[in-house]
Amino acid sequence: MINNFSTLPEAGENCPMVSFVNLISGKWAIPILYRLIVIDEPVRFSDLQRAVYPITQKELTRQLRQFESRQLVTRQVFAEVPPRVEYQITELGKSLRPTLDSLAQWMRENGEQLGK
Amino acid sequence: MINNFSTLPEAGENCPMVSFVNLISGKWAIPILYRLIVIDEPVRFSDLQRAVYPITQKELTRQLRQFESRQLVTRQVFAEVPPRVEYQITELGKSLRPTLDSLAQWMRENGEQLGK
DNA sequence: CAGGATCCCTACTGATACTG
DNA sequence: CAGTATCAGTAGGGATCCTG
Repeated sequence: MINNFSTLPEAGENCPMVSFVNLISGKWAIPILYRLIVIDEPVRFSDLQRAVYPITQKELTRQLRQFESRQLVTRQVFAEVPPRVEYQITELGKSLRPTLDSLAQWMRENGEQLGK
Repeated sequence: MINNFSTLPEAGENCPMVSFVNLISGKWAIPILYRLIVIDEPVRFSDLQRAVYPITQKELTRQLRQFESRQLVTRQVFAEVPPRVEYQITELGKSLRPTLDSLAQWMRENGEQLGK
């Protein structure tokens, strides 16, 4: 059969990219992960929000919860006043670094050409 | 100043990742581009839709228009009956291949650990 | 076949206000 | 400070009908 791309081994639901967008979903997912990877140390919520500007508080909270459940980020709460919560990228999360570095580099080289 | 990550050179709006998610947006963007890159030849609309299953017709159309405007994909219409329209990844689009291959490989290696 | 158009509905995203 | 609550808008999805 010719041109039956849908029967390729990794097409459709078996595509790693479809899995990716289903497991690591949301507009801000990549920018947040990349920022945590670059910082590579514990960051407070508000510091992180400023670094991923202009993300909203709600969205950052939601994404961090998602990453926590996926073992990509750790969350540590300190019993202090004022409250302090620190987020840090995990080893699993760090393993995304080469890929995300590559994506960042691609954007630096081609962002201009993409217009707008 | 300590922990002022928001003043890093590529933080916030200057982050290449924020640019990326603004220029190449939508849940299906990466799966579609990856599929077109792997196929690496002209594909008809309906073949592409089957290969990126389960994307809807509406969403595939919308994304392809976006990619066309960003010079990532070409669209060629044939004056035939029945009509034929073929989409193909551009050189600019292909330059994303190493990055997307890396992402796909990461998913193959770590998808299991991400759960669900 | 490749879409455009419509309706309808849910999920995601954002802005703002409020709380322990 | 680090959230939660609320409201509202936008994006995405499913189904159906239509046209060149």
